[in-house]
Amino acid sequence: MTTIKDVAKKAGVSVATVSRFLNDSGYVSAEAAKAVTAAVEELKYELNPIARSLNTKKSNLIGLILPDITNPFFPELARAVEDVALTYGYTVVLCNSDENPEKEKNYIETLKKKYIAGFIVTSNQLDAPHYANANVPIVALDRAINEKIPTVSSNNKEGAIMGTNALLEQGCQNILFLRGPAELNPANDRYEGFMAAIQQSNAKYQVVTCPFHFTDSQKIVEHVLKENPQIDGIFASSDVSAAGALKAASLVGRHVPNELQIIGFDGVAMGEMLSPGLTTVAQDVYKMGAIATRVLIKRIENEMVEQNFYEVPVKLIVRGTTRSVGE
Amino acid sequence: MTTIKDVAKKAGVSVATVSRFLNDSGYVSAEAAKAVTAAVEELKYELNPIARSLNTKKSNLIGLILPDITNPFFPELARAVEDVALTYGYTVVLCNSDENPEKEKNYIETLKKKYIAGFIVTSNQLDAPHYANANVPIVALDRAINEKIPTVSSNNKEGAIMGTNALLEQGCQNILFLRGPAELNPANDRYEGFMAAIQQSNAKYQVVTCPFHFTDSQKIVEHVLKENPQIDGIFASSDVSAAGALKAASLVGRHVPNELQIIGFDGVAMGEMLSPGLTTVAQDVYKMGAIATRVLIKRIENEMVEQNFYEVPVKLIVRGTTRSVGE
DNA sequence: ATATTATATGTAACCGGTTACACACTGAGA
DNA sequence: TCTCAGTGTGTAACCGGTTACATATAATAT
Repeated sequence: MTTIKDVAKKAGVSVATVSRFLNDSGYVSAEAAKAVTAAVEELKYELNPIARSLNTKKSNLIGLILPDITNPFFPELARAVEDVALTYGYTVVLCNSDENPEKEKNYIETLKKKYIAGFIVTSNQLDAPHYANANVPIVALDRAINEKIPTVSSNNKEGAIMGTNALLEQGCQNILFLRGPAELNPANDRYEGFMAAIQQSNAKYQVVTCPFHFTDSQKIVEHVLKENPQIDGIFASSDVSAAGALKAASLVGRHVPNELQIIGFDGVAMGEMLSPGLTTVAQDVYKMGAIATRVLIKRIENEMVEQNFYEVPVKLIVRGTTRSVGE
Repeated sequence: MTTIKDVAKKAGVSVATVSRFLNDSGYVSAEAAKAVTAAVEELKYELNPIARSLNTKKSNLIGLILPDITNPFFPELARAVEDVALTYGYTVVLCNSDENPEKEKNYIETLKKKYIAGFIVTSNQLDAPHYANANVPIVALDRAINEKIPTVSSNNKEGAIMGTNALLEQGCQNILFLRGPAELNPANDRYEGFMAAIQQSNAKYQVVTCPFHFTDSQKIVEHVLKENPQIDGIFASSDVSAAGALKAASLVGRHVPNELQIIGFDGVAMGEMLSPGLTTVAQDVYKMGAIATRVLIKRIENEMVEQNFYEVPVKLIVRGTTRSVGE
């Protein structure tokens, strides 16, 4: 392995000069620069990031903390984070937290010892002290951590209004809203959006809380549908729930979209594969991840960030579970 | 930050003794051990992994190189890798390669500079020199790299035989096999399995190559189904293709499973959400990831590994796209 | 009694960089 | 001519550990 000393020797300068040149810090004459460039080239020298980290106390590692990569929402996010990180020369460490504060804390501690550059976090531990005191750049994704921490999320309320109106416009008179867990900010925003839109209308509605889990959703909806045959539209706060609702509809024997229309929320790939294809309010997850990463890197590199809150617009994707367009 | 020097001073010993005690290397007397333990405790000392890495030239980072975390096969794998890594004190770096040798190579180089402990790799660049010459422990996942590199994969051939026989037993007489890309080892093994089983029978069959991509598969199957109304069974080499086939069937108006039975391969979560639920030959992806990680860590820690090839059994999950059991 | 081995510890070099500090030179302004 | 700011460079300390080597003592073998 060639070291900075080898380069210095070859270039006929001191290691300090080489370092200064490489980091573009301090004064370096044109000749010295040329000599060093040549030596680096010739020796194929590559700086050792570990040695550097040891005294700068910085690395180019970014920690991505999310509940569970297995949840269909996150892979695309992770992908975006990694893509952007790569272009800026950062590397992504994957951390599944299971929403467990202990695990989160543990990861933060462990990675801080490695001089991690920053974190992108999706968590409910909004104001857990391990974030407030982390003393390292953080960007929150999807769910706000606290006001001081920049946050990137979808325009959930807007999206819910959009979805509700789509159902209304297609003639639904009796809508079931599948509300997500109350601990989740995005779920609450979606609920607010639904309420805002539905109350503008004359339609009847009911709200049922429903975890973002396929089988559970299916069972809940199956039950509700049996009790309430008059329901002609379902707006689910997640695609997984919507998929459960769709299955429930088929089990209960209600034709989608003729007798019952369904709209999901998220826009995961699976929606397309269902029959009929799932109409959904799609989040631009990739974009969220990309923005979050860029903001984080700006923070890391001490550039000014203009704002502290980024809302990524959602988009209605119309497929077969609503009537507007057949498939 | 408290350093090893602080601990040494507090314990009244030299840094060498502290280091020896902490690493359980060399001789340390009982008294010294006690003093150091107390000092560590009192100062809440935690060893700096970067400083250590600098001279051991080792870290506790594991690189996970896979084509695309967005592909539904990989999140569970990543999850398993991370879970196991965590219990052994390792941290996972996520690398999406897009099957691009340049990217793979680049990641390997970059991470080697960080003294990465080892890699878990899913790649087709079977014997690319950057693996052979990586000079760092590697375990291959799903697809073999070369004989010297331990490999963990599913029992693909066995699984394909199992799936084919299931179709046969349910009375299929004319089976369409959706073969995966020829560059992929697992796809070839599945093809072999299918051929072995089908040739034992009197059933007619045809084979069509089909990428692991939903819309493409759907279109291909739609076309084939129109041309060949006699097809009464489809065995897809992947669940995504099977989902495409299922959708194609519904578009072409063939009832599943009455007129046409479908079996997929992989066992991704999405299969359950389809209507009818997808019968599939499920891989135990989590287990594959877990085994791979354990094997890698053994290699890293210079323990003997018994074998160089691990086959994880697959399992037939019967749902609604085959007749055996309704839903 | 002496040689040998196992146990125990400290000193200092080293891993591969960054950077504070000292020093030298140049040219402009007083 | 003297001063001073700006430019350029090297020496050596430092980041926080590990480890080769030297040294010392106790226990065992011969």
